[in-house]
Parts: sequence; structure tokens; C-alpha cells
Amino acid sequence: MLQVQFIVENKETVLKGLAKRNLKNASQKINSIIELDKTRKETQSELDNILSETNKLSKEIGMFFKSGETSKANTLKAKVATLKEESKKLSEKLTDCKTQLDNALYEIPNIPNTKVPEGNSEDDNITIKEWGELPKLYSEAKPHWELVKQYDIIDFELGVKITGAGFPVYKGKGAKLQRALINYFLDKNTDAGYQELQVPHLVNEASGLGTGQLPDKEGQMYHCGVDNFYLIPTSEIPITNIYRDVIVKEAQFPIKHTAYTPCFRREAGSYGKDVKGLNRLHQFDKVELVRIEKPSESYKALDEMVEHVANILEELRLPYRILCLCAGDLGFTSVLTYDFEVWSAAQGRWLEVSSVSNFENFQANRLKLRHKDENGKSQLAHTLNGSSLALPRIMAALIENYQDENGVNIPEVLQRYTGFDVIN
RNA sequence: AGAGGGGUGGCCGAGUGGUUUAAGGCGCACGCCUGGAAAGCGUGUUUACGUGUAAGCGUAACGAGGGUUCGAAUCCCUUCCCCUCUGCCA
Repeated sequence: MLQVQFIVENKETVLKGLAKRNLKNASQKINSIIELDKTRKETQSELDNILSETNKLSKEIGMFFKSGETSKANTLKAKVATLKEESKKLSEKLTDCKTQLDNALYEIPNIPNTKVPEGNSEDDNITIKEWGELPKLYSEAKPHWELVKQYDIIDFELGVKITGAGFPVYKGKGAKLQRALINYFLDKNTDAGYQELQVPHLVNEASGLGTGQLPDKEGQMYHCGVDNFYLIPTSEIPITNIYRDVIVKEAQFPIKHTAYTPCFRREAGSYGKDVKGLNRLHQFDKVELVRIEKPSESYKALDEMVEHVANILEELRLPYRILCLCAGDLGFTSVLTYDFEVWSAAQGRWLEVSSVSNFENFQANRLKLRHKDENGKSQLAHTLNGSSLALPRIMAALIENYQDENGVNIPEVLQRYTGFDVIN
């Protein structure tokens, strides 16, 4: 969430940013936040004064009891009783005010970067780079869901039997290819200085709140009721929450992590070719990048991440394009996001395989993730993340783009990981 | 899962109702001392909110949340976590 102080001091900038996102009743919401903050400050001051007085009197009571002046003590006790009533009222008012303020802040999305194009939907995203020639497939080319069946490398029906739709079983060379991709991605990331982590796949409520999936996106996560844990929809949650309530030391920067995890998403409400085959699953694998940066370095870090992901796709020789998301398509928490899409030749469409974002201090504010600046003052750090990469759609594109009369060929860079060069 | 013991500052650790303004130690920073360093000595060393131009001042925080009391690290309740033993288990 945004910092109240930032909203108060930069009201016009905030309103302009929210207008870009077409947020309804923005100025009303912002005014109410400013008003609530004012009330909060006043109430805090009033309460502190009363508590200060109460503390002073309590000490005096103690001394009177010690010296045996019971009647004096009792007089003060009566006085404290009235003060206590007042402080109770004020403290309730303060709690109430803070809750209202937080709830109001939760509704305000992040302010888009000036680079973010105007626009209402994905149609307004701007392509900033295209790479690779779209492959011309041979006449018998098929979509991946037919190929995986033909070569028996991914079994959707089996997954339905075991669990339900959207939980495929990878078999034989399919499983091996999946594992090869994971290892390849992790190696690329660690070579680029990202520390590899293995993190829990279930997280508690505090972590869900920290990165902002809770409370609003509760329905999109699988929940273990008895223990009150959530299955992670992305490893961003466990990785970023390492830094919840942390003050990072100067020497720790830059902080670069990568992790492979399965991701679990309930994703209700989609249909048709969007969910066909590997296009959208309830469980899928992903290798993630997370960076914690000093504010002055975060955009350099974002560019590095984009460059890094592009390099991987080029090594795989998958045609891709990079989109700069427009304000209307930009995620709630993001300031600037680049989406990577690869060309799925047999489907004749682009598939999103990575999303790289700078959240600036929006996430850090909820996480209470800070660092000390040059003057020794605590400042919120910046958080960034990106996929490198989401497995299923890479699989889909690979299988489709690399098919020919002989079967599905394996990109050269992966062959030392798979140990075979064709699936047939 | 059962029984028992714990959770105090960056770290160790004292503290069972009232000058706790959380002892003492370690670490760290600065200063003195020194040719230089170590040792020694001195000073300082949390976070959040409020207030103030600032120095500072006020409030809150002893795992978390409630309660008792004029007053709680200390007593009571709830809850989370850690350790030991027993059980179960890859």
C-alpha cells in the first residue's frame, strides 16, 4: 500500500496516477484518507497526554502507599479512574481510525510510472521489442495438447482422475523435459548472481497479508482450513516474506534470489481456448526472481531482469515480444510491468510466460521492509519480481514450435539437461 | 499427538506487582591514552507513532492478543513458536 505521508504530501501526483488507472471516486477516497490521517494524529496526541498524566499519578500513588498516606493515595486513585475512562474511549477511537485508514489505503493501487502508457485494456499495451522469426510449421503441425497425447508425455485425464482438471501428469520425456527446463532456468539465474532458495510451498496468514494476496485475493488461493495455511500461487510470497519486518543493512544490497516452486491457483471463471491444454492450470511450475533494492537502484535492476529473461528466451530460440503494460492492465501493486509473451505456433497466438515488475515501496510498506539511508534514517526498500520462467506455456511453445516430421526436437541449449534431442 | 520446560534489546543473560529510566556482560560506534595497535578508561548504541526548525520531549512495545490492578516483563486467560522426553513417521 501507499504511504499516508506520501499521499498527503503529493496529493496531485497521486490523483493524476489514479486517474490514469481510471480509479472511480479517486479524489473522494484520497480526501477521506487525508481526513482520517488528521484525526488519527489528533487522537494520538490527546491519548498520549492522558496516558502521560496517568503514569505520573500512578507513581505518586505508589509513593503515598509506601509512606502510609493512604487517604492521599485514594484521592488520586479516583482521579486516575476518570482519566482511564477517557483513555479507553480515545484508544478505541484510535484503533477504529487506524482500521478505517488501513482499509481505505488497501483500496488505493500503486501509482503508475510515467513510462506506463495510457489505456484501458490489454489492447493498449505497447510492444517495446519483438525478437525472432515466427516459425513456419510443416503441414501436419498440431497444437501441443494433441502432440503431448500422441507422444504420451503429458496426461490430462490422469490428472483429472487423481485430482481434477488443471492438474496434469507429466510422463517420461515430458517429465524429463520439465525437469531439464527447471534446472536450466535455475542455472541461468544463479550464474547471473541470484541466490537459489528452496522455500515452503505453504504459507501462513501473515505472509499472505505481507505481500498483499490477502485479504483481497483470498478466493484465488487454496486454503488448508485446519492449519490455516495457504498453498502458494507464486514463490514471490515465501521469498519476499523472508524480508518482512526486516531492516536491511547497506552491505546486503543488492539482494537477488531465485527459487523453483510449484504454484497453485484456483483461477475460477475462465473457459475455451484460454484453458485448453497447458494454457492455464491449477498447479504449475515456475522459477521466480525476486530482488530487494535501494530505491535509487531499482530501475536499473528492472532493466537487468528484463535483459536476463530475454536472454533465456533467445537461447531457447523462442520468438517473443515484450509488452509494456498500460495503466488499465497494470497489476494493482505495480508501478511498471513488462510482460513477456512467446509465440505458440500451432495455436497462432502469443502466450504470457513472464511478468517483470517494479513495485517500488508499495509492497515494502506492508511488509515493513526497510533499509538505512546515507543519513542513518529508515526508509522503505524497493521490491521487484519476475518469472524466469513459467513452465507450462514454455513447454507448449517449445513442443509446438519445435515439431516436424520426426517429432518434437529439443533446443540445443537444453540437450545436456535432457539427455535426448527429440521426442517421438 | 501426550508430558514437562521455555520465549526479555544486535547477541548472551538478570529480573515473580511500585525510582526498571529493563541490571550485568558481549558486540558495535566515537573519544581519551599510544610511535602505531591491543589492553585499559570514558561516552553512546532498538523500533513505531505523536510533537518540535532542531536538540529534545511524550506514548507504546519483554513472542502475539485479551484481562486483573492506581500501577504488569512479573499475576490470570487465549494463542503461536522453540527445547527435552515419549509416541507416530519419509
